[in-house]
Amino acid sequence: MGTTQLESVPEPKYWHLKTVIGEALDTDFAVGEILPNERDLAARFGVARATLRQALEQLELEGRLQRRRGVGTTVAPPRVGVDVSTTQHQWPGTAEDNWRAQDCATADVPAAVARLLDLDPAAAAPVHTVRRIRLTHGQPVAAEQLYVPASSVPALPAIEAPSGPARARAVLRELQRLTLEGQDRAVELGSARADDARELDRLPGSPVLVVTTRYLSAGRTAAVSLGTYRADTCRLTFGDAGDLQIAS
Amino acid sequence: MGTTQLESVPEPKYWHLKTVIGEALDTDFAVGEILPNERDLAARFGVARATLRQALEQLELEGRLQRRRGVGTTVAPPRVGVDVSTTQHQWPGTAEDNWRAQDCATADVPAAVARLLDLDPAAAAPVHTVRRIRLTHGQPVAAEQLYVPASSVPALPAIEAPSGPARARAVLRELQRLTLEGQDRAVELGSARADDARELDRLPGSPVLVVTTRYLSAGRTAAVSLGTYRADTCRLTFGDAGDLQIAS
DNA sequence: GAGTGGTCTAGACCACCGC
DNA sequence: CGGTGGTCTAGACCACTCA
Repeated sequence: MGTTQLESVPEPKYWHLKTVIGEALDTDFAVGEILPNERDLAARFGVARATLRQALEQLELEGRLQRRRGVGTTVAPPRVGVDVSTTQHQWPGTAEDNWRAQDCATADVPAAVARLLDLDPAAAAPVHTVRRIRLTHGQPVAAEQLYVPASSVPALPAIEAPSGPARARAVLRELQRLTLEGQDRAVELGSARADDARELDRLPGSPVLVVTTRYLSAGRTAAVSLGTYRADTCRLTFGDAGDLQIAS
Repeated sequence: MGTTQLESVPEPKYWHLKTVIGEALDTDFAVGEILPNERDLAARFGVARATLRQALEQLELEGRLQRRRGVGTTVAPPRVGVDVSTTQHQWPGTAEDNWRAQDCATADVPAAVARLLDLDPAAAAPVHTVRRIRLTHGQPVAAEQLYVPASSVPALPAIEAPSGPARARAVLRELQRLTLEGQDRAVELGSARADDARELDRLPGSPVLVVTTRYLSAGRTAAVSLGTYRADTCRLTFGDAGDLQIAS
């Protein structure tokens, strides 16, 4: 090719493909436009479909493509900034914050979460598990599981509907009566569990950004939340970083 | 099988494999232990190697496995928490903060970064680019490219070594003389560029968490940093979240 | 039913590591 | 040098969407 570099370390085909297609996306395609199908693309580049797919997978990982089974591959819009600041010292569910309460149950608590909540592993203390979906521009971008020990919301009326959105909102309401002293937050890469994937309109195993939050009140952990954000479409922002953008 | 659920939606083999192997990791293996090689494992589970690899890839993505060409697949230690709080209002390079200044050049600035810096795209204003590596327990966990417009550090002696670690430290030193008014930060998923991959001891294209930071001083953007964190080994923490842990 | 992306196979060769 | 994971091929079938 026209490279000035000695090909002493030949880069993998899929890597080169990714670069070529990535550049084509910038110049020849508009957001939302449909690419040729994988078989055609593979033939056009003279590679096996598996190799072509490896390149597309990376581009999808970087948020540049969107692939949907039965439909096709489209050029993705820029990632949306989703604010997850810890500075605004607020309980979840306060005011209108783009979350939609889905449900509330008393499901089992993962051991790792139980440890964060300082629960006695043997006691099997009751914990409310609130399920919420975060929407941006009408699209679901995150699913959250919020764990609230019953001891954190002692005044919660037991009579209320035992489950459903109303119950979830009741738990959030009770939580907001406590004094929030701080939040600790962590972000890491994960893959979507089956239930999260369904609500985020993705396939199981899709890459997600897992946001773990610990809510502190009265010197103890009053609640723990496990947020699952679509890694392909989301950019998590802290502070007024709504216009910070990508680079990969 | 013994499932109570109708197998109306059969899960993919690799997904099932991932679950089985993941459970085996918890019970039968210790951190650092070497797994059987891929050909043996595939044969043992009665699947093609490509399918087995798909399962291993996911487990690696979740930080549970570590694979090295020529060596083998080992059980990964838990992810290390890396603090990236924005609250401690500090310039980069202040005191001992686990970063090692590598180099400083006057390389070209990506268009996206130039926009963040409010640079005139036509003017080609000079920008110092500082390269740093972040170490944790002696292991590199992040590579950073810091863009500092020359106008932000006017007093930087032009006479000093034009490149190298000393130059990098000089730029950081000058930066610290400014009043830091705030930082905006964003986190998103990316794939490692070739140079980042080399310094992080990963293959190009490995998943990384890209942390974009904008440093504000005197009402303008004084510097922009692009941090690339290993997604397999890192958990980014905000606040005292060092002991928050995984779930995926 | 036609066309898409998702899964899976059974091979092959290559790049890298450590002995 | 042998053994490891990484790349690549050329097929096949399946699950899904939409006209």
